[in-house]
Amino acid sequence: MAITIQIKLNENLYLRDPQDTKLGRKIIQNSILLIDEIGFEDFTFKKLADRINSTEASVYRYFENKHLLLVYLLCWYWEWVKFRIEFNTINIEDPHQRLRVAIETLVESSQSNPSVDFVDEEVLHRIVIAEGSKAYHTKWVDKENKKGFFTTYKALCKTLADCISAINPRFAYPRALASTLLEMSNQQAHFARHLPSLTEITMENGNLIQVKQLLETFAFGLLAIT
Amino acid sequence: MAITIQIKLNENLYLRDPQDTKLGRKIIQNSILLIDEIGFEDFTFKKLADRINSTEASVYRYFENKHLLLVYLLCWYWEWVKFRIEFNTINIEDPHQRLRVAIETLVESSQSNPSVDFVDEEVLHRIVIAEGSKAYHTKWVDKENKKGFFTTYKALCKTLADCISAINPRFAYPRALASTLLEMSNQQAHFARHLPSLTEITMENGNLIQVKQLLETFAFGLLAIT
DNA sequence: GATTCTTGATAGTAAAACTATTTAAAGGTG
DNA sequence: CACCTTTAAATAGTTTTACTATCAAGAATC
Repeated sequence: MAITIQIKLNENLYLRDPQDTKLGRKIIQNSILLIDEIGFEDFTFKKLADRINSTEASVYRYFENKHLLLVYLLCWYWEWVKFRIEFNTINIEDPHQRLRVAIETLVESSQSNPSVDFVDEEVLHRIVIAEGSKAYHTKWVDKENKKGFFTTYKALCKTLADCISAINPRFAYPRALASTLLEMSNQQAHFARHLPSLTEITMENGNLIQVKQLLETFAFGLLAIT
Repeated sequence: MAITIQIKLNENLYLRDPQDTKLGRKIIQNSILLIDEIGFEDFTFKKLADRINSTEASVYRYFENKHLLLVYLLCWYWEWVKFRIEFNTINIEDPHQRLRVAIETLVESSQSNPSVDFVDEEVLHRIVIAEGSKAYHTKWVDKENKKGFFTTYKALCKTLADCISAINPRFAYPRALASTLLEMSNQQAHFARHLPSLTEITMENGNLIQVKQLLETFAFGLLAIT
C-alpha cells in the first residue's frame, strides 16, 4: 500500500503512451541518460534503440520524432516541478514566503518522484538546463503551443506571477519577472558550467544554494520598491 | 570617400573568409534571409546553394557546417551591437546614463551598418531572437569557447557589468544581471511573439520601446536598493 | 479455437551532411 | 604571351540520419 504520483502528459506528445509499456519506459529512461551523455544534436533513435536492444522503428511507434521526445521529457520535468511547488506552498498564506518556497523548489533538482523509478530527475534536470530552450526555439512553436505543449510551463509562470502581484500589486511586469526567474534558474546554471564569466554563480560546492540566493535577490529586490 | 566600418571575426569560424569574395558575401546575405524564412533546423547548405545558383560543396569551402555558419552570424551581430554601444556611450561619464544608452542600443535592432550592404541587420536580429541560444546550447560549447567564439558576447556582458558596478558597487551580481539583461532582450521579444502569456511585452506598435522600459525597470530597480 | 488487435522486427527510401576528385579561372613570372 | 602556380568552384560520389511500409509473433477477445 502506497500513494503513487502518476504524471499524465498531453496526448499529442506521443503516438503511444510510453508509460504504459515496458519498452516505453525503457525509451524514457534511456533517452534521458543518452541525451545527457551525448547531447541532443547527436542523439538519434538508432543509437537509443541499440542501447535498449530494440529497433529504430519500435521507438518511432512511441514518438513521431526526437524533437517531440525532448518536448515530452521537458513537459514531464515542468509538470513535476509544478506539482512540487503547489505541494510545498499549500497552506502558506504569506506571498513572500510562497515565492521563497517556489524559488527553492525550482532549484531543487534532486528531489525525485518515488513512484516513478524509470526517470532519473537529477539527470533530467541537467537536460532541462542544457537543452530546455530548444522546446520553443523552433519554427513549430506556434503549432505546438496551440496543441498545449507549453500549458504547464505557462501555468507555472502564472503561479509565480500571482505571487509577485500579491507581494507588490503595483509592479508592472509580474509575468515577465516570473518567466525571467524560470529561465534564469537554468540559464545561470548553464553559464556557471560553460561560460563562467557571464555570472557570479560558481560550480563549487553545488551552485544550488547560490542560484536560489540570486533568484531571491532579483525577485525581492525588484518587488521591494514600487 | 567614406569611412567604412569593417567587421572582422574570429578566423576559426570559417574555412575561407566569406567577406573576401562575391560568393562568400552571397552566402552570408542569403543564409540570413533563408534561416529567417524557414528556421535553422530546416536550413541546409543544399537549399542555400540552390538559392544562390551555386553548389553545396562550394558553401562547404567557406563553412565547416551550418552550426558554425550560425555562430558566425551571431558573432557578427554581437560584434556590431558591441561597437554601437561603445560608440554611443563614448564620453558619457554618468554610469546611469551609460547603462540607459547601452540598453537602448541593445534593443535598437534596425540600425544598420551602411558600409556593409550584404547584411540585413533587421533580419539578422530576428535570427538572433529566434536562434541565438543555439550557439552555446550544444555539446561543443567548451571547445568553441576556448576558440574564442563567445569573446565578444562576454566582453559585452563585461561592459554592462562594469556600468552596473559603477552605479552600485554593493550589488552582488553585476555579471549575472548583465547576462540576464542581454538574454532578456531577445527572450522577451520571442515570448511576445510566440508565447505571449509569459510576458507583458506585446507585439503591437513595435515592442522595441516596451522591451527597453522592461530592461530599465529591471536594471535600475535592482540597483536602486542595495 | 479462430480472429482481431497490439507490439515488435525487418527492410527499405529520401534527404541531409559531408568528401574526394576534377575542372576552370585567375595571377604571376620568365 | 606562353607557362606555371595557386585558388576557386563544379561534379560526383559516400555515409548517416530520419522516417515508412511491410511483415511476423504473441496476447486479448469473442
